[in-house]
Amino acid sequence: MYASASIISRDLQPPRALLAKSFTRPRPVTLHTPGTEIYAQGETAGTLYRIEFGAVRICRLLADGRRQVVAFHIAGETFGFEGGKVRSFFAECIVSTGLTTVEIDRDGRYSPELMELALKEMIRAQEHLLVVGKQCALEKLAVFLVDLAERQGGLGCIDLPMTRTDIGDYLGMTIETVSRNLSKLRSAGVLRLRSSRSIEILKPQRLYCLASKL
Amino acid sequence: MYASASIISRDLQPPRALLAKSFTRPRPVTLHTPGTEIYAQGETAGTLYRIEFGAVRICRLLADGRRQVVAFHIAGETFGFEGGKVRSFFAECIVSTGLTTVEIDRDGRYSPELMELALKEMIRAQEHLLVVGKQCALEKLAVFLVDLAERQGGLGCIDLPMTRTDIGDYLGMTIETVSRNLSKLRSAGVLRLRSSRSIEILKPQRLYCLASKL
DNA sequence: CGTATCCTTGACTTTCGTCAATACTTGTGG
DNA sequence: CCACAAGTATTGACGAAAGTCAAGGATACG
Repeated sequence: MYASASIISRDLQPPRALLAKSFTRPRPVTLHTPGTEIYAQGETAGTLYRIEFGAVRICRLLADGRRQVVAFHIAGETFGFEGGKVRSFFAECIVSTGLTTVEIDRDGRYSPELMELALKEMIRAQEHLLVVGKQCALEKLAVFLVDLAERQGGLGCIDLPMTRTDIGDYLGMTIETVSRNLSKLRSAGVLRLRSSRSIEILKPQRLYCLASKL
Repeated sequence: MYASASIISRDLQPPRALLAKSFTRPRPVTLHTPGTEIYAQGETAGTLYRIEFGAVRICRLLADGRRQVVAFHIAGETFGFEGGKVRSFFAECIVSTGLTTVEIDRDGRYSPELMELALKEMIRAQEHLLVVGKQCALEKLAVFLVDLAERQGGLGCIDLPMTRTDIGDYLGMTIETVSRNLSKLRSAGVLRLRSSRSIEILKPQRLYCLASKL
């Protein structure tokens, strides 16, 4: 099990370069251990966060006890936009994560750059809708992997900071279905699982074809 | 069948009060016949629209030919927000619809009110995600009906401007599943179908319970 | 080295999609 | 006014896909 959320892990080792970079910024990097809550549902909204390193999930608990993950965010991305005065969703760290807060104008107007980010977030939510709306689990998974690969720099190797449960709650399927379809892609020679959290893409074309993003 | 989209129907009869109200506004109401395109995918974004009467669907065509409806908008609502310079989605009228355009600041900054509307739209997209992510078709349908009822003023009678196909593409299911589950609700005595486009809610509690919004 | 968590795989069941037939609605033209 | 046609909606039978339940393996941590 991970270290308890209430204890700041002593052996936390964020990349040196990122820490050094953060010292030149006006705002300090706050460290969060895996599983830590960044903000809660119902809390007062307003603060925006930028991820220096690590990964975050944005979720919501449904009445029936199920959990919907509405977004994953990785290093370099900004999150925390909300439509009302209070948070509709809660944010948690998936792995050891470093965060900085982002300045918002006090006069109630977002800067054009922040406005752009907020609207990009809306588009991302709507794109996500297209994926979850798809009927085939294999396609959903392919889109998820391609998206993650592109956000990580289009490498042939994808790092999955999240668990199968997270992926399932994100794509609207069970962890068994996630696992089964990863195995299907593996036995088709499309990808190789270096470990359960590290995927090497062997046939990008096949994966892109399955994802068929539009 | 409805009148062809290229012909402005002469017998269009928008509510008198709304037309009268529109005369006091600086911007004129434009009339659109059912099925008319308001803007297209790939078009330059920027213009926002307010619905004076009627209903609109926001959609996107997927690579496999399927269509995802990402939102319905009814009278009083504003739509047209986009994250980039071009439209990612297209908008069409569902029924005879009257639209006015909404002013945006020229200096590149949205007013606080518009910012609020844009973020509300983002939340709406994420709420929609929660619904589409649900596994059970009956629950999805219940949430859809409750949402529509609330937006129409919480009446015991819901007006459905859209077809079963629209509903299916919105909830990520086939028209047969939509129809079957409406029948299921009918035979359970939860609702009554006055016509295929007009639903009377007989047991709101049961419907709310199924929807179990959170 | 033992325990807890995470992941994978198999057997079975349920739900939903597909195909197809039929009924209802609405508009058009004789 | 009635008949026909096109679009829309409902219902049934069947099969495929995903969920559920359960067991066992892999991995990380103390």
